[in-house]
Parts: sequence; structure tokens; C-alpha cells
Amino acid sequence: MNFKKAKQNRIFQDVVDQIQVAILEGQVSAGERLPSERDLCEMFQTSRGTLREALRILEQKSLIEIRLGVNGGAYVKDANAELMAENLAMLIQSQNISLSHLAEFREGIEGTVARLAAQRASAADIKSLNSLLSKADGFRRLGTSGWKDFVRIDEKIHTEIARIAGNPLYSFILKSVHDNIHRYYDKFLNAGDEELEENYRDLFLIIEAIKDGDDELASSRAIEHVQKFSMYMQGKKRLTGAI
Amino acid sequence: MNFKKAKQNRIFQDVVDQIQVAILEGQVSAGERLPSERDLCEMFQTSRGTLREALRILEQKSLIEIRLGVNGGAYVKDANAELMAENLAMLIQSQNISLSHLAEFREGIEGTVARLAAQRASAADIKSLNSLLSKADGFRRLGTSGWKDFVRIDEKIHTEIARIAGNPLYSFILKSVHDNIHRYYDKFLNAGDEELEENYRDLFLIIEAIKDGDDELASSRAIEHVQKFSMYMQGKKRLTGAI
DNA sequence: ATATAGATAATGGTTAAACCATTATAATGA
DNA sequence: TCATTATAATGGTTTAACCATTATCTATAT
Repeated sequence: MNFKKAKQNRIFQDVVDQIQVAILEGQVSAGERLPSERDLCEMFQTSRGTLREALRILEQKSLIEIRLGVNGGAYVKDANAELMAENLAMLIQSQNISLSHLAEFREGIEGTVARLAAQRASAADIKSLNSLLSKADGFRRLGTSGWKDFVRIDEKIHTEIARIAGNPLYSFILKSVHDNIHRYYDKFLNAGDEELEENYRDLFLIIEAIKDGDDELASSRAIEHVQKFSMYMQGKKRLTGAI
Repeated sequence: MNFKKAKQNRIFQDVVDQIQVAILEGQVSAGERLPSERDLCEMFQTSRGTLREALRILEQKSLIEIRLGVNGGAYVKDANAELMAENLAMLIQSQNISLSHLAEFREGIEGTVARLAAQRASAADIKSLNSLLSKADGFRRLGTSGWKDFVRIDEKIHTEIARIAGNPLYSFILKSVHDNIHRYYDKFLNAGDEELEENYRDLFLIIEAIKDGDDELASSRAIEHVQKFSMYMQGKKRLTGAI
């Protein structure tokens, strides 16, 4: 059965549950504001301290965001992706998960996502990818000075492929992984023209395979692409770390 | 740059940060207890209300667990897997992620994990898998009466394969996915002898492929196995739901 | 009229002191 | 020795007050 211990009634937990249900069921929409703390106290018949403990939990769950001043209060949030990213970060920190583990995990995800995208891409999807690719091309031509923008588009392409794969879970997980990889790698983000050139070529080939509906090729190219990136970053890291 | 807005100093946030660092850096180990609320108040020079807001956040992060009574207080936790499972559950609920999406995601993960396990399994790993398999065999022979135990071992085998894959990220993610699938599917868990028989055979074949180091075969068999399970469950669901 | 500066009030952030509920442990008694 | 009871430490909750931030209104000067 695997039940958890039934804890003493904690009032703030009940408040959390009620508000969470209201949010998840859409009784209050993203962007809207909950009543003020003092009003909520009256509604729940509780003290302000207890109510605030509930708000802290909801805030930590990224379900609400607290703003100050007049018109301040608890605003319902929509983005639930950052939650996963944060938890993944904590997992990585506390469980001593290495960057190579993270990179390997990313390989698996990107490979699968590219395969699915190749199976499911519509004409509109291909168009969208091509548009991003041409933007990347523009930044590539700027050489190393366009590197930063290129990286941004690069990530956007990966995200778009995940969207095309059609399973939102992959989008969320992949975003979490990207966030965490960049959290650690961003400081090493600079490269010569050759790397930039190769990176662009990789993207081009991945998208080509997706266009052709060749799922196995798309998958293997995506994996290879991620591996290359990881190796490059780990190489850089070792060099820089040795200073 | 993607910086976030710098919020007003919130005392409870500072308290959270300090305690979190202490935990993640191992200054306090799992199972140990933090000082009492009143003591912590003195140490942080803060009021009890503020301190409690900090504890609520840490509790929500699954970093601590609060117990009541004498010897009660904030105990440092070790298990960080349930965190992911909970967040995944919320993601599923709030983003309208369907069971088929969850099942597809599981396919990808299990396929990759089986592939890696086939590449990396040691003699001891194989022995461990065989031991689990023989247990499963025992429950299988009991027929439908042993179904519940069989399912428990089944999941254990999947978990073990993930462990053998050697990347803790996969273990955590897979556990989260399993938890969430069971959360929705558990009520449909009953089957005839044929399903049980086929399930056992699948496991046997997956483990055989891992034993032989045939990573592609292990992967495809694992994927097929998961697909079968999903289809069976979705079928059951439709039937039961139609009552 | 318009722009600037200041006053106003609503809202979250914090404090303090008191009381209640739970529970491990010690003291008590059969 | 074992069961019962008392004790005290700890988290859970309440109340009432004050501080800090900020959107909006108001008055003044240009």
C-alpha cells in the first residue's frame, strides 16, 4: 500500500492544500492575485503567522509569487518548469552527480527527442526549424563575436525539437537539464571559429535528418552533437581549472 | 544574462540559505537534528515566526523533516528522490500531461537504461539480476495470487537495471516516473495468468540480453516490454472507466 | 495644462509573548 | 518488574503591534 504516516493536523497544510487545489483546478488563473494575507486569514479563520507559513510553501512550490507594496500579494504563477530545474540542481548537489552523468543523461534525452521529432514533424515544424537555423547561420557568420547569440539560438533549436517531439515531459526535463548544464558550464562558453562552424553543421545535419523523417539518423546525429559539446566543455574545464 | 529580480532581503530566505548550505555541505548529516526552534531563533537573532517560515521552506524542499514532542525538531533527511516524484506529479497535474505521454517518456528512459546496463553490467550485477529474477519466478508460479508480489519484484528489477546503468540521474528520474505511473495505475493492477507469464518472459529476455552485452537488443526488448504494460493498462483503464 | 514632488494607504515582513498539543523520559506505585 | 502518571521539552497557533515597500492620489510649481 505504501501509505505515509498520517501527521497531526497542521492548519497551514490544510490551507496549502485548499489553495493548491484552487490553483491546479484553475479556479484562479495565472497572473491573478489571491486576497491579501489579512483577508485570507479571515477566510480560513487562522492567524497571520499560520497563513504565512502556508504561503511560504506555495511560493516554494512555485505556484505563487509574492509582491510587495500596494497591489502586492500572492500572484498565481504559470511557469512550472523552473521548479524541476531547481530540484534537479539540488539533486545534483546533494547526490554528488557529476557533470559527465548529467551530460550522459542529456545524450539519452536528446537522442530520443530527435527520433520522435523525425517521426512527427509537420511542414510547419520544419519551417520553424529552418527559420531558427537561418538565424543561427547569421550569428555564425559573425564569427566569435556572435558566439553568445549563436549559443542562445542553439538552445532554442534543441527546445524546439523537443516541442516537435510532442511530449511536454521531454520539454520540461530537457529544459531542466539545459538550465543545470549552463549553470556549471556558462563560464567556459567561448570558442574558436572552428567549433562554431562544426556546431552549426551539426545542427544543420540534425534538422536535415528530421526533415527527411529519418529517425535513427536524427537520433544518432543528436547524440553525437551532444557528446561533442560535452567533451569540448570538459576539456575547457580541465584547462581552465588547472590555472 | 538572464538574471532574476533581486528581491528585498527576506530574513527567512537568508536563514533557509544558511541551513541549506550546512546540510548540502554535510556540516550536519542525515538523521541528525537541528537545534530547537527557540535555540535557532537565538542563533539567527530572529523571531520564531520568521524562523518557522524558513523551516517550512526547508521542509517543502525535503531537506528536513519535523517531528513533534520531546526530542522533536528538525531532522535532516537523506532521501531526495521523493522530491522529484512530487514535482513530477504536480507537473503532470498542472500541465495536463496525459498518461500516454508519461508512458512514452518511460519507454525512452527504460530503453536507454537497458542499453547502458548491457554495456556496463559486471558479473556481480548479473548475479543480482538473476537473484531477483528467480524471486519473480517464485511469485509467478503462484499464479494470480502472487501477482502483487510479482509486481513489486518487477519494479525492483527495473530499478536494479537503472542502478547498473551507472548514472544516478536515471535512477532518480525512473523512480519518479514509476511512482507517478503507479499513482494512477495501481487500481488496475490485476491480471490473468497469461499476462503474468508474458511479463516474466519479458523480464527474462531483457536480462538475457544484458547478460550477453547485446545493448541494442536489451534496449528494444525493454521498450517493447514497457509498451506492452502501457497498452495493457490503458486497455484496462478504458474498460473499467466505462462502467 | 503638465510635470514633479510629496502624502496616503494598502500590502507584505518582522517581532514579542503567551498559550495549546504532542511525546520521550523520569518518577511513582502496585 | 511492570504499568501508570507526572514532567518538561518541543513544535503548533494566536494576538497585536510595528516596520518597509510601493501604487495611487494630491498639491504644488512651472
